[in-house]
Amino acid sequence: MAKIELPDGSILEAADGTTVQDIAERIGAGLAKAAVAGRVNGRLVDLSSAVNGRVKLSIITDKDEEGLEIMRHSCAHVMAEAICSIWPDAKLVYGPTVRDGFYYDIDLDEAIRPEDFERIEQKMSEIAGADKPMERIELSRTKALERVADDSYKIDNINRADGDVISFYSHGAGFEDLCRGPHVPSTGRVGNFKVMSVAGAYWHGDASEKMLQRVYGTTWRTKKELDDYLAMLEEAKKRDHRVLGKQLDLFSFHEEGPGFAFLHANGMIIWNEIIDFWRSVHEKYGYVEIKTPVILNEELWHKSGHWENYKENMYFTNVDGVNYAVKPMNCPGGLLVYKSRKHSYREFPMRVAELGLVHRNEASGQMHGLVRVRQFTQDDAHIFCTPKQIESEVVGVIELTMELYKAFGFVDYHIELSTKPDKHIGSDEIWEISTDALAKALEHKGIEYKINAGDGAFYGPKIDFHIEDCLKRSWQLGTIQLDFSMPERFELVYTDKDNTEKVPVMIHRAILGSLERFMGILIEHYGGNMPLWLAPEQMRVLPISEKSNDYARKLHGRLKDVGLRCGLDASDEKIGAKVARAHSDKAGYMLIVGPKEADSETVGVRRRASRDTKSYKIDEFISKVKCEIADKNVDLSL
RNA sequence: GCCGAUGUAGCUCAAUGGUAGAGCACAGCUUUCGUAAAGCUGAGGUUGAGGGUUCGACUCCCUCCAUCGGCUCCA
Repeated sequence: MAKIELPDGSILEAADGTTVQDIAERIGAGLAKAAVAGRVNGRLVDLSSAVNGRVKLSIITDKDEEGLEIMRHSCAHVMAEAICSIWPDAKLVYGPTVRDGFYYDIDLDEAIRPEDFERIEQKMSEIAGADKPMERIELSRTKALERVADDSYKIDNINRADGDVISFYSHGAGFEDLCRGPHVPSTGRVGNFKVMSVAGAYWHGDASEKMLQRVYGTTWRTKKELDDYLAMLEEAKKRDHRVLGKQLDLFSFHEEGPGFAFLHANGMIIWNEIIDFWRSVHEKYGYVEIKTPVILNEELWHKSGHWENYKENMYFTNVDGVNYAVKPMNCPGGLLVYKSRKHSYREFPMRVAELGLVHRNEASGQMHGLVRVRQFTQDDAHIFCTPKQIESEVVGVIELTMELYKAFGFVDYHIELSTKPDKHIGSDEIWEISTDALAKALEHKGIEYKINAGDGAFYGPKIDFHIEDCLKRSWQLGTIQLDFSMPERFELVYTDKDNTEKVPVMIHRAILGSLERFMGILIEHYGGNMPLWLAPEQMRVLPISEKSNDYARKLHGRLKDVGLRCGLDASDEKIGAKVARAHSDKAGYMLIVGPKEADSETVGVRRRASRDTKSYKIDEFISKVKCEIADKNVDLSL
């Protein structure tokens, strides 16, 4: 007799071998209908699986996160069957769920094209419509290997799987795939799906392996959820910084310099505001600022280890028979500055910042608007300190990072600790000490983080701050890297208390990371509606008609005189058109003036993204927006 | 770099082998208007570049460049 404990604590008795489906039916017909799988003692299982002995059981429905994921995984199988029925030569490799959907990696010589998606979807609808049972077959490892003997991908998957029992799932006759499961009970339960895209993907994510075709799909519980998801993607596209950069005249890219951003006048306003603020915060945190050359003798890069570890990403040039490299990082230059005179422990910690322009020759196909470019400005700094000061310095950088991010309105980010990569300099012992130091600093601040094994810089481990763009792609902004090797290579020293020369520890850090990337993410974060302190056009004066142009010019001049970024639309358009244009240009405030305002020395103020207008005395409005700018308010007030 | 797609006016997009077009933006004129786009006229193009097929190519083929979606790599 099975004793089944349900989530509410009640116990249900049933004969051993009763299926999860049977139990769901005993609990209620509605639940049984909604059920997609069960959780037995914490493990997800099919509805058809049997329950024995004393167990804890909960029924998973498609309303549960896990239920949705199971549905998506099953949908991947249905898509796989559809693809195999259209292209019998297709070999299935691996088909997991991802955020908002799933994909299936397929080995097939003929390219699957977007035009084929409809055909695939039709076939999927047929399979779903047939509502074929998805049945689990369990075999021993040996038997399983025999069953897939002519499929090298499946053999590989079995060899990578744990345990002695290998499972397959079939959809009625004609389709079977190696899979851990669980799955929905039948192909009719895979939701409202759509084939989204196809792209190449290396087998095992290894660039030296064969490139497979990865077909992406999505599926949702209801048609409405699918439509909402597709609408959300459309909305996200409007927030794309590449789209907004064009629309708001912030920056451009040109074939003459792929990966090199051209910042326009509007973009430069945002850029300069970011930097002004950045400088003020760094001053508060005890930093000084330097600037080092963009091109330096190639020898320097041999010494730093960049030649050996980073050459593929570097630009080189030759002047008068001398080889030079364009800097991909600022550290070697910073080290030369350090070496330009003697240093004492009394100076430590020395926090030396540099807004350094670096070039990295990224392979084509990796560029992405402002967030992945070949030339960018790092808000870099190198902190020289004693080993004892490491933890407090790292803590200080973390605090500085949080303060800066917060001012820009970023609260959603995640942190990773990256450890020793294959390509590296320095001994294992040094790597261990420095990795521990970073971990300790994070733990000291009570910060959650994820370990990113093998992803450190070649000279040391690092803490990275990551943030997502409008399409939920994650990008690294800030980084804190500990480095014991570079100071040694460059024979950096300081005179310690005991009058001996010692090698300092160096911390590389960037907070915004790349100013270009940061700006891109910032634009998307605000959908182009920048907070007033960053907005290229903080306000625009809109005269009702030409009759009010004089007053409008007077007001415009006054606002510019007090240092506000104010535009003027004295065009021949009607006021409605001027308002519409100001909205699409994302001016912060619209200042509407007609005869009424001219007579009373006032201004009708309308906030971006709002339909209300309020009347203000001019001075009153000025002091209000001045406060808003000084406070770096994220939302426009009124 | 790899797989696939795309490239037409400043921008967004039409034109399926037979004279390259629209909306917005731009210029001129009309209009002088009270809160999300007034009207007329005009200008604007070696259709990403180069080669090929053809009587004829935006359209078909090849090479290259750039961009987009992924993979790999990375701030």
